[in-house]
Amino acid sequence: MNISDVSARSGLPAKTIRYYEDIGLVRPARGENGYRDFSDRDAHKLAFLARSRSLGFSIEECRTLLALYEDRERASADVKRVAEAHLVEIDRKVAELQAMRETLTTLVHRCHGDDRPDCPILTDLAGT
Amino acid sequence: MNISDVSARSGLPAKTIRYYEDIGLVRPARGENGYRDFSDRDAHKLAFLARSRSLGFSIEECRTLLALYEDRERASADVKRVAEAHLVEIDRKVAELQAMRETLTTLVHRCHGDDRPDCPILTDLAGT
DNA sequence: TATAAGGTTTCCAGTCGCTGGAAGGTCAAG
DNA sequence: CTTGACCTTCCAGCGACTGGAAACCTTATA
Repeated sequence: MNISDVSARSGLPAKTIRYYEDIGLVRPARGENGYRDFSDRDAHKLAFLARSRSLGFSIEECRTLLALYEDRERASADVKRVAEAHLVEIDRKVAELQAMRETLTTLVHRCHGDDRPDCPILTDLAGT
Repeated sequence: MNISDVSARSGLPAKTIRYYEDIGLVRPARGENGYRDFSDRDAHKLAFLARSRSLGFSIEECRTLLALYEDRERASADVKRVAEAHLVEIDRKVAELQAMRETLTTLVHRCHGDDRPDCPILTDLAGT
């Protein structure tokens, strides 16, 4: 398979796939013409990566997950640990965003939003 | 004021303040020794920036907000527009994270997390 | 007055995860 | 034989810092 084929299958841009090769996540074979020649297994890996990334795992976490995926002797506990750590991180981010959201919502409600210069949002940002 | 003073006042690292000068958000005066010499107004601006950044506004949004803050003829509607756009973005991010969270939570619950290789998380990532 | 400690300066490089673009090689169709 | 679509590599840039090196300046103490 050429790169555009695996790109279509995985949903990842060709550029991203080349980047993933650069950082050692996939190692496709090469044809005589120098083109990358992806196996079904490579395509599978890329789909795995696309899905993992879409769940917010970092590249390094994806590398770990991929290694676990390829290791038939893995303990499911190892996978679970990675996922749970990621969940904690997601919760942290959500909480952070919710806090911003709350503050901003209040400020926006207080602002007239007309052509007068008076603005509680700016007043808040200026900090008294 | 030296940079460590405004750093302490604003809560921003000195490095960040230098960076903000680089990109033109503040323009502190310089003493004879070449040291930056921050006025109260500079310190105020930096506090404004710190607060804006902590609410998740991008640097460019901060630049806009700062310009509005300094413009006595501003219309509060302009400020409100920026804040509302940012709120929309926050909501988008929260929704994205919540979706990840939901999927991951389900997967984590389904995983035994013992020393056996069998793992629904990996099965999901592999996509059937 | 010498010196040491600590603050400040600039500049360059790295982070993360791509993404865009240039310059060139290859392939399939007409 | 040409066109156009694909592929290759390499280099640069995004956002918002952060770390570190080398050199200069200031302040406190011996």
